[in-house]
Amino acid sequence: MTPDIERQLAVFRRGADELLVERELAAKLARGVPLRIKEGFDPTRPDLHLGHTVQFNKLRQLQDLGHHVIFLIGDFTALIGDPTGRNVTRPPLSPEEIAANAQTYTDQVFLILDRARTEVAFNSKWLAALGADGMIRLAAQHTVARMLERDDFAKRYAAGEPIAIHEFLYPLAQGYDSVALRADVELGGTDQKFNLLVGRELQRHYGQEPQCIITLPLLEGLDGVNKMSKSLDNYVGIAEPAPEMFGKLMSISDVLMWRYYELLSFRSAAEIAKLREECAAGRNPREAKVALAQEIVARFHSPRAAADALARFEARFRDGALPDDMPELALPAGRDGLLVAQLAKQAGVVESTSDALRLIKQGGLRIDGAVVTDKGLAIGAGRTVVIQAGKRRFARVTLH
RNA sequence: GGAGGGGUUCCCGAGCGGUCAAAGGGAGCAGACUGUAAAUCUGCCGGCUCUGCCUUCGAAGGUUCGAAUCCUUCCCCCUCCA
Repeated sequence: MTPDIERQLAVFRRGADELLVERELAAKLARGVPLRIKEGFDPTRPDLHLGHTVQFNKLRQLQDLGHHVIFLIGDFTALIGDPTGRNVTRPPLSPEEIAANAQTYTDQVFLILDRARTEVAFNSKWLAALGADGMIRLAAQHTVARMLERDDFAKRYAAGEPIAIHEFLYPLAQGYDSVALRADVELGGTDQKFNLLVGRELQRHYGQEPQCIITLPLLEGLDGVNKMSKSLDNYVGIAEPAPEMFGKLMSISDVLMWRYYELLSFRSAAEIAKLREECAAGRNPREAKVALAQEIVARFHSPRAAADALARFEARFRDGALPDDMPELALPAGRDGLLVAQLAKQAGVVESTSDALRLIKQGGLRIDGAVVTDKGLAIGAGRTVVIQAGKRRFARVTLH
């Protein structure tokens, strides 16, 4: 094996959970032709989050080695809905939603990938063309028993949870993408391993050399338990405003912070290890968290925006200052003024009057910085007040 | 086609005629504390014109003074047999 291939393999391996099959990959690399590297994303959600970027970062590294990256939009597979990691069947999306989501995907992914060196493909091109007969022929390539080997299918089946037939089509469709694209390598999250392996098998059936597969660890969401996903609302979107992004990253637990360092930071492993030791030796982990949040915000916005977000964060949460921008609105006060609970609800800082009343009982509602203790308090016409629910929800309201 | 089991509040899950807006856990929210929107502790956690009223336990009817709990029909899910 030449030193160059060794060097490339090291890049492929770095941070990966699994690389299968390394010998095959070495052989592919030895041909000296850029490899066709594919990863598919279903446009089921309009925004990408940091979890996706673990994958993008890897694609970018491989792109930088000179390989050909195919960013596949699963506009057809989105109609099926990947059952991976789900305990319920996913509702299908309308074609309009899919088209809109696909657009945001391509807009956002190029914050990391090199646009000039990335091929964007849509799998409806060949999957829709397959037709019902083609789909049946494809389905004939795999057995139910093999399908049920897949971990989440097996679990759902064992637990007596429903599995719809069309969910079996998902791995087949994804695998067929590899055939259509003649992929040499496919990337995915660890939860994708089964699907990626189906791709290998199908390629064999269609007389192609099987792709190599790389699985990357899944990034935990802000809760530190579930994988990051929009539907669980534990995500950091890469298009989020800098202060929001910064704040969310500051809210992760100290333990989770190290996981994020590992999967999201561009710092070297040695650097991260050093930081970790320092914290173990007594350095305030908050500093490490700030550094991480700064690095990530700077990547998707700018260093300036990152510094700004930090300044705002400290002003708000350390010094208790009001946010620079908050919703402003005008509300009718009525003859006897507007009761605070009503005010809070109409200003949108709480979800219901019941919620506002609870908050008052707990000392979490403030008018102009003063804790509201009397739920009978009413604000009269002509006044402008800042209403605050908890630490994070504010509105400036003018009564008329 | 037959037999059985099940659908409960955001999620999981108890309840099986009144004491049920419904145990417990998770998530979420608030307060305290702090090193931060970490950790920990405490409280809250359907809605409203809030010491009371209204709506909710797959859907629609019914029995009853009273139903998440009983009956009927329907929809959906699972298991076993064919």
